[in-house]
Amino acid sequence: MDGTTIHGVPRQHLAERLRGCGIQPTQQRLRIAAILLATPQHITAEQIQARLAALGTRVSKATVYNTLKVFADNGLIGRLCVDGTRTYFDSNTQSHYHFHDPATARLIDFPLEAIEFSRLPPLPDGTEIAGIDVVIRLRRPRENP
Amino acid sequence: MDGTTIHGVPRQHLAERLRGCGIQPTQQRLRIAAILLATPQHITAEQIQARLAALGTRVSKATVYNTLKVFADNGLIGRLCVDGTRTYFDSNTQSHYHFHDPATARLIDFPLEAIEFSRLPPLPDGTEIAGIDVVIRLRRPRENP
DNA sequence: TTCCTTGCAAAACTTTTGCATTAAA
DNA sequence: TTTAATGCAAAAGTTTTGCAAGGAA
Repeated sequence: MDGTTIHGVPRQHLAERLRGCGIQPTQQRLRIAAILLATPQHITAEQIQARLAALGTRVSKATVYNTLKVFADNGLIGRLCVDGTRTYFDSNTQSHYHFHDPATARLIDFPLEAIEFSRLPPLPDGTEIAGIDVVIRLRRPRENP
Repeated sequence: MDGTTIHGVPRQHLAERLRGCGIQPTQQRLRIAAILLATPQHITAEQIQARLAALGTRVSKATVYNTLKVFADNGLIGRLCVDGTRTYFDSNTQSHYHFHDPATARLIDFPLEAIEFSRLPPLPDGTEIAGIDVVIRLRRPRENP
């Protein structure tokens, strides 16, 4: 950490992104953001803390959780829930959909344009669409038994 | 409870449905199934236990959780996860999709036919579609400010 | 009898909170 | 200097588990 980059990402760039979402940049937040935003990924709070530790940084559990909550509430990252036990945070900020492979417990992004709806249901009165989540659940067929 | 109906539902009918899913019918399981299958609904383990209690039946927390797990794992009911804190069980066994209204924290079913896909993404190698989950997230626009 | 289910309490796990300390504006 | 974020431990909440006892086949 040389003061100008964090985990290889320019500090200024990260700080601007946080400020752009109304999030005050701090050391811990920048470090967590650097991990998240390095690449599109789905990651849990615990995994974030483990990566911080692997990089030689200790951030308290409470701060990791609270920071991810702040990030998600302010739209810097997305929140996903697949198996009900853990929350996954999604650093891909562009709208997209997911494959879910239960065999590997992995989520795979695919782009918005890969799906086209030719019909949508009438909405309940007084509501509009905030977004559509699509998860295509995959299965691995046994090879011709 | 007169031995032929449970919460107004014929015991034979319930027992057959459980057996049809490979689930051994027991008193507690039949009582839980009677609540679930009385009407299409989204319900948590805790709510199930509360309804059992309201009907004068005590079933242990562990049994409620384990029974719902058995039901879901064997396809008698569905499992839903919306907010990451609790698991909802879906007694509507027919394929369908959901509206989610964050304002009321409520899930609303809508039928399969209400959505039509005119394009779907290519699948990862060696996989096929097990199912597609769609959640239309709703929003309540402020009335012309 | 033999196997499976139930109940209880306790454990395991994820997430949140209270509060004193520290960093940021 | 004033406000906001951090860390720790402990609390809160949901779900699972170990084990003795009870019910089903």
